Amino acid sequence: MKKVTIRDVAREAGVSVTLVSFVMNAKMGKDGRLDCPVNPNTAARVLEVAKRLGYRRNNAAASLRSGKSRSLAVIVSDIASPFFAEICRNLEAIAYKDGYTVIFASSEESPEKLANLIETMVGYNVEGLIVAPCLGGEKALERATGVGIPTVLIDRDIPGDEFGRVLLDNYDSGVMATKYLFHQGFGKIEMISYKLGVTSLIDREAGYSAAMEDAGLKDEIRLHRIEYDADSAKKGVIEIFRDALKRGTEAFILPTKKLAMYSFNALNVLGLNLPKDFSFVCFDESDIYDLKKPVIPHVVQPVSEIAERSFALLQRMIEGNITAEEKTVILKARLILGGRFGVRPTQASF
Amino acid sequence: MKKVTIRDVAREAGVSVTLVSFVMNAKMGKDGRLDCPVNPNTAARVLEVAKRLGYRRNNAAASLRSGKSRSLAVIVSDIASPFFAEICRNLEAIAYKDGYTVIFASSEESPEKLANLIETMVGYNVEGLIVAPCLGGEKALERATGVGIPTVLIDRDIPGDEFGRVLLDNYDSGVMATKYLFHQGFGKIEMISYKLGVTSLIDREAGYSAAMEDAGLKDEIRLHRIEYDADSAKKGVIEIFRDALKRGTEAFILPTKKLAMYSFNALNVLGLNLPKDFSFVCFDESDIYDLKKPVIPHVVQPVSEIAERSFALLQRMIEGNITAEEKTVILKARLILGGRFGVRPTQASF
DNA sequence: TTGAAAGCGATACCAC
DNA sequence: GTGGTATCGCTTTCAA
Repeated sequence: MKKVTIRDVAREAGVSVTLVSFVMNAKMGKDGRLDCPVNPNTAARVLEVAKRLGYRRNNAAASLRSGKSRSLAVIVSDIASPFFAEICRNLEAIAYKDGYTVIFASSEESPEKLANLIETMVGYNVEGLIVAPCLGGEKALERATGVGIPTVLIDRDIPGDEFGRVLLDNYDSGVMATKYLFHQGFGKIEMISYKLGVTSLIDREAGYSAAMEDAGLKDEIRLHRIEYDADSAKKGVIEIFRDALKRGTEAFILPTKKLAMYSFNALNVLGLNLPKDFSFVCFDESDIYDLKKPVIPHVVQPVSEIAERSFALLQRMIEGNITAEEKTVILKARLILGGRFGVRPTQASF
Repeated sequence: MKKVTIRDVAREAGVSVTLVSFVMNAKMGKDGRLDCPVNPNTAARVLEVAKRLGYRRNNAAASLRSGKSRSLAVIVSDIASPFFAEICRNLEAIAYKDGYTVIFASSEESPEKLANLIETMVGYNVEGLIVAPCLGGEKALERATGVGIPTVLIDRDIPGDEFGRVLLDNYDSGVMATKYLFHQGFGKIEMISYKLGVTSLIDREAGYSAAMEDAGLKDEIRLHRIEYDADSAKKGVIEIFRDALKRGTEAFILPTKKLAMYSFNALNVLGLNLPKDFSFVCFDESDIYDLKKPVIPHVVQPVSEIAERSFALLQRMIEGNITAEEKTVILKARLILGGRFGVRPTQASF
């Protein structure tokens, strides 16, 4: 319950608060000694006293005075999604190593909440923002860049020169999924997607279409766009599968986890089996993909890379030395395959 | 980039900083009016000016002066686990409504990291801590209570009078799983657990055993304890299932998600099917449970209740008016069943 | 190398 | 209802 301040340490060590401040903020030089304009002996004494008294810096005071906070905010659209949770975990670990504290928050897909959260974060003097924007979050984000807080977008894009970006090459992921199925000897490949015009989905669709066309299978392109709401979607997929049996479809690409779940449901309803009736390439991660060996091929986002790159990018933006081109990072997705006969699932490129 | 302070607002509105401070901190009364000792007209003017100027409170300054931060820290042992992620989401939402900012962090099951994180949080002046402790985290937590920060434990227990607790009634969840299987007409029920002595598992085991004994099935109790590492565990479950077929086992209780995953794997390896060869009651949540209709019965922790209760408890601890008994909350788990014929999965009590 | 002193922006206390 | 002002703990000149 006691509060040990910098003055207590200074008094006890018989030096000024300035010295204590210097010592407490000194970083280790390469030679393992503190690099600050303080006599090493004095420094050692200060350190000893600080430790003995149990001194801890009051971040609020430091932040108030310096205007810096050594903290970042990460705002995702849904922290309960495994994808975002994993990103948060990685970001936290990376930032922590660099002495940053990370504040996480979730906008729950609400633009109002995003705006509020950003207000809060601004009030916290965060030095930077990493945001997976929800739909309609443009205005809220302008607020952040408006007050000069460097901001990196992940997962979803929003126009604006100020933003840094770490995004997935969704087009390529669509191509990759399709090409993999070619390699398996399939040509009658279809994709099930949503009607809503999210850019990530549109790009995946384009990748599929382009790959089909390149392979001379333009006439086999079948892109189903179903309703987003769960009940319609469920029924829609069942309907598609029923028809697909008649026309001899060999494989489906399911460009989101939810679409994959609806598809598994449809298989059950229709009494179909996976390698026998259709082949799937799914997206994201699910226990179900790993249920059988070999695992169901699925395209995943390179989570740790997203975390690393977005933190590195943000740091450079905070420092201020970065060109416009460097502010956009496009990462390739990975296709997870394998796992039969004791071989662990692995990645592949197509 | 401009910085609008409370003084700017005061000057522009022609009032003192004190008034502005009052207005900015006023809460809405039930009558929809601000409850503060300020003339409503003045207050309205201040509000208008603040908005026009784009004023935002500097939390660092407020926190420094008041010693309060209106922020909480939530430290889980693994933020990438869906269970914790969901808890974080809920906590964030609840705390947000009460004007608290929540800082999340993940100790990654490392006591050292937990200690560091707690230091950081203390430096942040957080008013309270909600922690899912990792193994060996006792000392780190003492640090928090040592400096007088109210702390609520969730998920795992650690001895100590100072802590608040919101825990699951694991014994009851074991009983519930077993009784449900009785209702299905099964008597030859077994449980697969780990050798490691985690209290939550031990309690679930005890619940199972007690329920069996109460039902006069003491001789049918079969509690398998396998190794924790993935390879041994996988093999262990396969072995158990193979033998179980011979002795006519009807059902298994799988008291963690991982154990359930190993079990599904074993079914695949042995070519077994779920309603035909065995019945399962699983724990936690997985896409696989929802794959078939009716869903595979599974016991879940009441996530939103854990979040609500732990926040409420923490608040009372912060205010300081709470008795020792009220500091421990034990919640009942829920059994999720159903979903056949268009009926959505639901809860049940046994 | 060291120290004195001026704030950072908000709140809390006291006076009016 | 309203206003003046002394802090909170730290960083940061600037001088010594």
